[in-house]
Order: sequence, then structure tokens, then C-alpha cells
Amino acid sequence: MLRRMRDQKAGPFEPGINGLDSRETQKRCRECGTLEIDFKWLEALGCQICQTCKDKFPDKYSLLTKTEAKEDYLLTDPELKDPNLLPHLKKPNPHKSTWNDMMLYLRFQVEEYAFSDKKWGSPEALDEEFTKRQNETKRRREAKFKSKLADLKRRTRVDAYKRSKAGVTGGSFGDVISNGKHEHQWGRAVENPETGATVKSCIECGMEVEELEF
Amino acid sequence: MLRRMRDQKAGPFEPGINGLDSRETQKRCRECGTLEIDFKWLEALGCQICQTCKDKFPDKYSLLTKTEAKEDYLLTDPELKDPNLLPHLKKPNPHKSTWNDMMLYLRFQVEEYAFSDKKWGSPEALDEEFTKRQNETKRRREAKFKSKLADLKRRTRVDAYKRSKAGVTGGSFGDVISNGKHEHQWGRAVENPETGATVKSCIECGMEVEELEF
DNA sequence: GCTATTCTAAGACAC
DNA sequence: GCTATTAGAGGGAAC
Repeated sequence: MLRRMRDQKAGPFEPGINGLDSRETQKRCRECGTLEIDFKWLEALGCQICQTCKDKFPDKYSLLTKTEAKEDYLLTDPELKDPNLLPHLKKPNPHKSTWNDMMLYLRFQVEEYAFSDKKWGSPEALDEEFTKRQNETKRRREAKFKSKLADLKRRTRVDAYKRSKAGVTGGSFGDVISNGKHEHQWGRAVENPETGATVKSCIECGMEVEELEF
Repeated sequence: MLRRMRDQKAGPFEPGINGLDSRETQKRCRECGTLEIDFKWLEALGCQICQTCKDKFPDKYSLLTKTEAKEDYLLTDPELKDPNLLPHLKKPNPHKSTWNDMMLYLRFQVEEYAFSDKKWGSPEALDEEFTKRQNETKRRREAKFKSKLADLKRRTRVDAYKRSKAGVTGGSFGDVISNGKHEHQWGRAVENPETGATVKSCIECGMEVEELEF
């Protein structure tokens, strides 16, 4: 159905009544009308276009990888896998030819679908979805960091308690929680995903320090 | 490995040194010691127990469906799919025999894993996770409701604008945005998932009303 | 009180 | 700027 709409728009041309005039039944570029269209694109993407016009209107006719289509227009795998919904070309993977084929999608087709009511409804609605997800990701990272830090504190406290209970005196870890003044005993460092810095907390007094690692 | 621990605990019994005494090598109920154990359970769940003791200690020996195990102990699909981690029985689906098998898990095994350090660590930690997810769900529902409402307003405003622009005068929708006093023109209702009430907004003045539907 | 699918995010893997 | 697989989470449908 989408394909039908596309095909209707595709030509500035309607077939003659008797359909016998070969000049009129021939496929023409949807932009300039030339007969030198890319038949590969016509077949695989359902788009009648010539090489010159491809280059002339990259906003419409540039190709996107599957990953790009997914990231830039927030499309899902099932949608991108359905050739009737989103036609695509397969090309050998540029990283290594034995890997999975690269999937290429036509920008205006991807946009037409993404901005339609079937998906986001408008470019603005897509933008909203973007910021929504950004906030969500940020929130989750912060929450994870916080819980990781809390967990670390809990564990190191418990370890220190166990050591003191067990009467471990050898080495530098003996009796670390007995008095107020002390050399800080740093626990394992935890990375803050926001800043890239690492946070360590003293297993005795709980003091926290944040450092940048290289 | 979990299975080994379970087996060690499973019997009040250790094999004789030469392993020849059949009274001692026979499998006995882990609760009462009877020989009339459920061999199906022994095989599939690795649990030596008799029917009487099953009924006597439902806190330990009742069966949970996969859905229950997932919802009540917040376990994941991969965990529940691994028979070495969480053994389970398959039974025909009670709703329709052609549907997927029902998966049944032993309560004490599910708890043992869920409360272990491999998973939540303790019943209290599981509780925390519960409330955390509740809050998350609530937050998301509110956000969704808000955006839905905003979207609805946008759409109905646009529709009203279009109608007035197009000069539609027939029917009850003519010229809805021309003056201050008017009969409210209610847009489509949106449900508030919190309260179950529905919210309608007037496509002209934007006034909102909330009603309970039955 | 039934399960599999879908969606999103993210790291690993393809050779 | 490569893709398919995985995991987690949630709502709706049926093998």
C-alpha cells in the first residue's frame, strides 16, 4: 500500500489510454524526467530516479545504514526488516565481507514513514521522543551509580567489621575501625559514568574522594 | 553446583562407607525420612520429598508458575529458563492444551536463589526493588498521561483551526473559535490511568473536565 | 491467577 | 560511523 502511494507519486507521468505509446510507458526520473534511471533502485527501493538527481537532492535520496535509520529516526528492528514497509538494498559489509550485509535505506522513505501517523507523527514529535529518552538514560545512569556506591559502602563496611571481628592483626588492615584518627583505608574505586571520574570511599570513616583516571 | 548444594542438604542421610547397605542407600524423604518419595520431583526438581510432607509445608514445597516466580521474586526469563539454576516441571497449559506448557517451580528453590547473593541478597532487598519499580511505573504512567493529554490538545486545536479556516459551517462544528461565549466542544476523552477517570478538553477554549465512566 | 512477543538499550561478535 | 544477539521490563494477545 505504501508502495502503491510511492509509485503514484513516482512519475510526473500517467500511462496513455491505450498504453501503446512506448515514449509514455517508459519509466522516467521522478525529478527530471530523464529515461536514464537507476533500475537497481527502481527494483529494490521502488524509486524512479537518475544518478544526477540523487546527487542533487541528498536530503531526499541519500542512503542510510540500518543502524543510522534506527538511531536517527528511532525505528525498530521489525519495522526495518519488513521490505514492504521500508524497502532496502543489501551491500557487502564494508568492515569485513564475511560479516552480515549492510542494509541501506532511502532517506525520504524513512522520513515519510517516521513522520507519518503510523510512527511519530511529525519531526517535532520525534524530537520530543529523543529528549525523553535522553532524560531517561541519564536518570538511570545516575540511579545505577548511586546504588553501586551505596552497595560498595555496605560491602566495605561489612568487610572491615568482619576483619576486626576475626581478630586479623597482620598486614596493614588490622583493627581499622578502633579509633578516630587513622590513615584512610580506601575501598575499591567505582566509576561515575557522568564525569568519568572514579570514587573511592574509606572503609573506616566513609570519607569519599573523587579522582580522574587516565 | 546449586544442585550439588541442594543434594547435600537434601537427605538427613549419608551413604555407608562401603555403600552396600540397601536400607541406607535408598532415597528417603528429606523431611520425614519415608521411602515413599515422589520420584518425578526427584528427577525433575532434584528434591526428595513425600506427598504428605509437600502438603504439610506449603511454604517450602508449593509450586509456582513461571509468571508467579517472575512477578513475586522478580526473576528474569534467562534465569527461569536455565534448568540447572532453577529446575522446573512442565505441565500442559490449563487454559488451552495447544498453548505453551505451564512451567512449575519449587518455592523453596526459587526463594533460595532469589534471596541469595547471586540475586537480591535478602527478602528486604527484594522489597526495596519492588517499591523502586512501583515508583518507576507510576512515574512513567504519569508522564505518558501528560504527553497524551498535551498531544490531544494540540490535535484538537489544529482540527478546530482547520475547520474554521476551511469555512465549514454545516452541522454543529461551524465557527467554533470565533467568540468568547460558546457551548463547549468536547474533544475525544483520554483516560487517566491513576484514577480511572477520563479527561476531555474543549476544542475551543481548552477547558478540561474529568469524569468517571462506568 | 499462562506464556511469548515486543521494545529499548548496550556491549560483543562477526572473521 | 556495521549488525545480530542479549538482557530487562511491560502491556497485550493466543501457537
